[in-house]
Amino acid sequence: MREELRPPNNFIEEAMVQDLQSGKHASIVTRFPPEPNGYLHIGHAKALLADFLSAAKYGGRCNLRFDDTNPSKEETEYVDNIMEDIRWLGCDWGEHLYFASDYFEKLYGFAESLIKRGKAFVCELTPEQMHEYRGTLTEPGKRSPWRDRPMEESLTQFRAMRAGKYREGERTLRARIDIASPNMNMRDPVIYRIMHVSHHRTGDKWCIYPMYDFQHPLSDAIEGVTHSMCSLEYEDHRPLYDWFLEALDWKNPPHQYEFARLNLNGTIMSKRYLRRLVEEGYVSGWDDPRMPTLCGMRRRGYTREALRNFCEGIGLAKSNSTVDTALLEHHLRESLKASTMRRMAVLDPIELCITNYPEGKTETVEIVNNAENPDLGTRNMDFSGSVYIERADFAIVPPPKYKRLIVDREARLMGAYIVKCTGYETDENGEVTRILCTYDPDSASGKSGRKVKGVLHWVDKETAMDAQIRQYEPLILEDAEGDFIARLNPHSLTIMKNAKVEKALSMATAGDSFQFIRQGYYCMDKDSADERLVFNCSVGLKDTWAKIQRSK
RNA sequence: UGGGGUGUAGCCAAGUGGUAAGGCACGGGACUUUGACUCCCGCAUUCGUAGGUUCAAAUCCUGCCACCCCAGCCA
Repeated sequence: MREELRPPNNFIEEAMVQDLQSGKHASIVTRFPPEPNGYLHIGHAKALLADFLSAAKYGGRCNLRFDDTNPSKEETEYVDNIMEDIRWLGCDWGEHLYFASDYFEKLYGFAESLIKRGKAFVCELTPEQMHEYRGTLTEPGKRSPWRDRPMEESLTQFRAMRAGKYREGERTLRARIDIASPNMNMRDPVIYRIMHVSHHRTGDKWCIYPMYDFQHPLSDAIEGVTHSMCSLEYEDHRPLYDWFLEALDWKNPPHQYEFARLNLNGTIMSKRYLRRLVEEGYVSGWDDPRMPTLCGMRRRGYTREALRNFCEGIGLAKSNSTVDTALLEHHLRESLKASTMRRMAVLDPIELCITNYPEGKTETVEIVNNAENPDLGTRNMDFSGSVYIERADFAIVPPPKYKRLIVDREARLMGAYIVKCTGYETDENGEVTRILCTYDPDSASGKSGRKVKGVLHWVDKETAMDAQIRQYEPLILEDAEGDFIARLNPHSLTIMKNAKVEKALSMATAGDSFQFIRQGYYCMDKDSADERLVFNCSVGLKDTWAKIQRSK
């Protein structure tokens, strides 16, 4: 008896369900096929999670296959990092790790068989001629003079290509399809080219390499892939994908499905630009916290859960779209709030002096690490008559609906006492230098029923640590003409250098990265993604946030 | 001007002839040891547009408009 299949979440899963129910496929096989020429970014996460999760959902498997057919761009360094990032996202390819380069011999065989069937020929057109012969979007192409040469001749020449008898560009193997097709991809596309380049895995064994359009459908077929997902720009390639499988009489061939890439507001996803940022030294590396790479986001404090839920939330569809980063941040907050310890940090400190607090007295107050999660326990903080609070938490002339400290009003120091402002001191410029208060000794946290509207985060003046936090500026990207392209992570941190943090947060030192999310939700990450803390501060308040936006 | 796609709210997105899900954002309120969190409430008389078919159309038909992709021996 067939198990009940879980309802599909998108049109591709719908196709999977149909294929399973109709018996077309006994089980689902997908694949994630990165080219090892860069690091994975959040756009890849969308694709890879779709590949791995939908296969898992329907009891199938997902292969990891590196599409390494262009040795001039690919390196082993990337292979290792890509695998690490996929694992970090919680995806597992089990034994099914493959390389397109593993299939070079088979693919070569397929190419010969295409020649023997009269469906491919060796062409001697130069790159310039080939371009000219291909025609344009509105005019059909011209047939290559080599198109109808005898099959034996093509075979001999193709073997000579493999044997290294020609220089790069002197010969190509092309599929014999339709040079006049309105679909440019069908105009006798090149399927093998000569490259006297050493490959990161096969070394110098080969000097001819298959093209993507030829390799991809066949690699899928070799692996038994049933549902091959890719991005929208390959829609025009699908006829070609099908053509190769048809030409080789492949039974029950895989099918290609296309969906829209992820675009994120204010973020660039183009590998070309990301590479430039790294290579030209605008950022410290692929894992710079401002980068939208998976390793960069990990360093900034993103959780895999946030990324997975985000990708699930945006869905899979065919319309080009740009997702608001607010949605990403929502999922990060959601993922962090129940699982993370809170700490207090004062980013723009001003001293608050409690004038009726006994001289020289210190005490310890117990503060919960996360009010929503008792399992996270409590911590003790030093408290004395002098603390730092946020400059923005005190106002001489309060804006409408201001709930925090003003003269003659009470507010609670979080986890400690209720204080009442009695006055303030200023310097010669009129800048507030110290806030004076009295406290109510009977208002200790949890011991009094009194409620006040304002609650402030604070750190003890004597025991607070200085935070040496690197300050990042948003990175503005321009193209060669100086035109604005994008701001890289405009939402990531901008933290004041003279911040004060409580002792428990002293692990925040130079090089740590922070992510601005909203009041109460900064997250940080000290290399290990497990050392994640959230700290309370007020920079997320609307007025302050507006100020940050304006000044940048 | 050839071919392939896509248009549902500020942003994603369901919807497959029976009277517009959900999330984010936003607005209002309650609660609150931060204004966060939580909880309520509100948020498309209309689906790019103009016609047509039908008792009934976001869904079917026709025309038009807008945007994206394709002329690598890249993937």
